[in-house]
Amino acid sequence: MLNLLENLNPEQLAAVTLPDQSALILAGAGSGKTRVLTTRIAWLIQTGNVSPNGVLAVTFTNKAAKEMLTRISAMLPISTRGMWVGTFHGLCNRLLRAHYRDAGLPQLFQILDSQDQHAAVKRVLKALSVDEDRFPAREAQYFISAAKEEGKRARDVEIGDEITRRFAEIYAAYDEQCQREGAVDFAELLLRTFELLSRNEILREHYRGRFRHILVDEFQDTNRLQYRWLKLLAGPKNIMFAVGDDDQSIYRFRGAHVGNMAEFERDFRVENVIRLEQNYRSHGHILSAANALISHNRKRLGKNLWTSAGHGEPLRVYEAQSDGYEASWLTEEVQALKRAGLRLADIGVLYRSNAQSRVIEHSLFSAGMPYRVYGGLRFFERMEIKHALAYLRLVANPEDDGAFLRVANFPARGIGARSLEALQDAAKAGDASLYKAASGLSGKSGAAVAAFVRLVDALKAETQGLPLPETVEVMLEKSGLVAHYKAERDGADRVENLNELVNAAAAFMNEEEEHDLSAFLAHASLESGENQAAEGVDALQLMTVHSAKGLEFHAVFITGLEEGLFPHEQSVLEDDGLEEERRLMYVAITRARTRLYLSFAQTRMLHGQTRYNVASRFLDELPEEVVKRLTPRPGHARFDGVAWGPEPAKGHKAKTPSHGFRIGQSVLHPKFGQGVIVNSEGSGTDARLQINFGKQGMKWLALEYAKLTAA
DNA sequence: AATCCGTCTATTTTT
DNA sequence: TAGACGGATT
Repeated sequence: MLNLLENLNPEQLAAVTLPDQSALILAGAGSGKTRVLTTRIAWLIQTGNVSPNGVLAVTFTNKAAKEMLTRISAMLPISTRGMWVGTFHGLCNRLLRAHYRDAGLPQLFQILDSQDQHAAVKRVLKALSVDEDRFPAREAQYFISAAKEEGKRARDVEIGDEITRRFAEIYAAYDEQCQREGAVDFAELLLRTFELLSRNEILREHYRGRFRHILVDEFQDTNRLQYRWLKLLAGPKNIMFAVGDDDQSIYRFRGAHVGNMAEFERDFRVENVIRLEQNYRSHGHILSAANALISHNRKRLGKNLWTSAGHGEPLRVYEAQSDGYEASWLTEEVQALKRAGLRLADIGVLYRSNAQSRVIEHSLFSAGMPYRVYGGLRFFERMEIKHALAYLRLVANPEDDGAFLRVANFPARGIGARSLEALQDAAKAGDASLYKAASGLSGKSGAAVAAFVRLVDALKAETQGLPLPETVEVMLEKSGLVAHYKAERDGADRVENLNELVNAAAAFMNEEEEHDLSAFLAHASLESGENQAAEGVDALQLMTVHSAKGLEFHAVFITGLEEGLFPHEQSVLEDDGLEEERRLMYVAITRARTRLYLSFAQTRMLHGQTRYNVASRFLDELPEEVVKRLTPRPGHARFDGVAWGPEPAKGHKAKTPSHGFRIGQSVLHPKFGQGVIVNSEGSGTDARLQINFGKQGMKWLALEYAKLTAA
């Protein structure tokens, strides 16, 4: 037992061995949070405090859940089988499968991912003849999810105005449709479980009796419903162990409610707030920068990271003429790091928004530098995979209307929009599923529909009793999907993905206990398949700051540090938006172990227009003594690096000068400080310049009177 | 049924 | 700039 606790620092040890009462662990970046969480579980079990059956551990991502299980298994000699470790959604799925009847669901309810939900909402809008210009599916979808995440059903929505009333109607109709089709969206998994447990005392008491210890990871990311869910499950007696970092709360836009941390302290009478502040990841200067930056935020629980490692290198700040120059500087720097022996996979290139990756990719590509961009479509979200899954859904349940509509005419088999509309009308009139309605259809368009019904029946019959991977194979052939993509010009990748689906099914059988088709379909909805086919090549890692959370790199580039981009201009309008941007910057900085580059560009192409930006205020918030400028700065003659980097890969050039000053140039104004010339008008003594002073705003100044100096 | 073309829009994202 | 989407065209 002792060796479990070996090498823990005093705070970690205190957290791991806390007595039986609820606790909040404020775990700073790189402070060994996952280690504390997993060791705590192992310790609880090893000391006989609780059996594996009595442990429930909740995470946000499948990756984190998997990681946790692996680490616990490594620490304990016994099986972790009885333990429930999973995402909120995964655990809800498990509960609802076990108690589908009590939850009012069919046994084979299916899970809608965001795409499926979008399609389902569109069908509702059509059925209600809603004007989709006034009530776009996207907004309706957002409205529904937001309401559910507040724990509200359609009837609970407060009707403020006509628009809300309409959205509430759409919400009600959507829920009805889902219920009819046995479909459950992500938020519904949570809400349905919450309602199940609040109504059903026997079940509630059963699970409260079972899960003596409930542990939650990334607690700062919980939304209101998730918190109420936890509170309901924990009851008054169980012991909650919540781990989180308010400074890393960056998901407010999708409902995360940091206030849950303070509420948790009150609701669970937390006597022990333990702060993990010793950082095992980054060198001193990097942490100083992070601490200094985040201290500008007012709403904090308070925390200061420290390390026993040395100061390390200063942060390197690079100012580029344009986004193109920034990218080529970055490329050269990466080449140098690689020559110095660093693995590319240990270098992270971060940016605020996805659009920024393009220029960087272009430069890396020209240099033949391997890179991997995170984000974008994941395996189970690809169109061809969605089609294949729709066929599988029909095999599992032919009355799945969403799946029916998706593939009835894909590959094309002569069922046009007219036939489908007629079919939908017939289904509506008979209060039946499309499949049922199709079985009773006649006429010439009925022939094609009947053929499709026969195909579904045949698939079902032929795959009966087959193992999962074979079922997938048969479906791929019989449905005509593979043949269709083989015939397509650029279909090779898609065919490959379809074949990969067979592997995914085989892998699923190896990893999971349940092997039936509907379990696989649930898996496909809940696990987007990010880790599917991760290539073995050593490649530079490109991603948004958001997706970098939880990761670490030897060297990190934070690019595009410009006012308007990072902090993003939209965020300044939201209340608390700037603080969230700062937390985002804090997350970015704390990803770096030993080397951190910060870069910005005077000129950037955005939405097809050239923008002239001022350096991000976040750069000003870093202590000067930990920063080294790679480019000259006003008032500093000396500089310790290359002034202007290599030419960009393609002709990205700043505009030519008009008079003494050129557009894109940095200038200094006695009152407004530093700014960037954005536009000019007139000439000679009449000339006026438009200058972006960042925080001071945008100004038009007459060249004759304004005392401008080149910066 | 597939393709073309104009229009629109443009943080951040896991489940 | 570039992608997504809807409507019209072939």
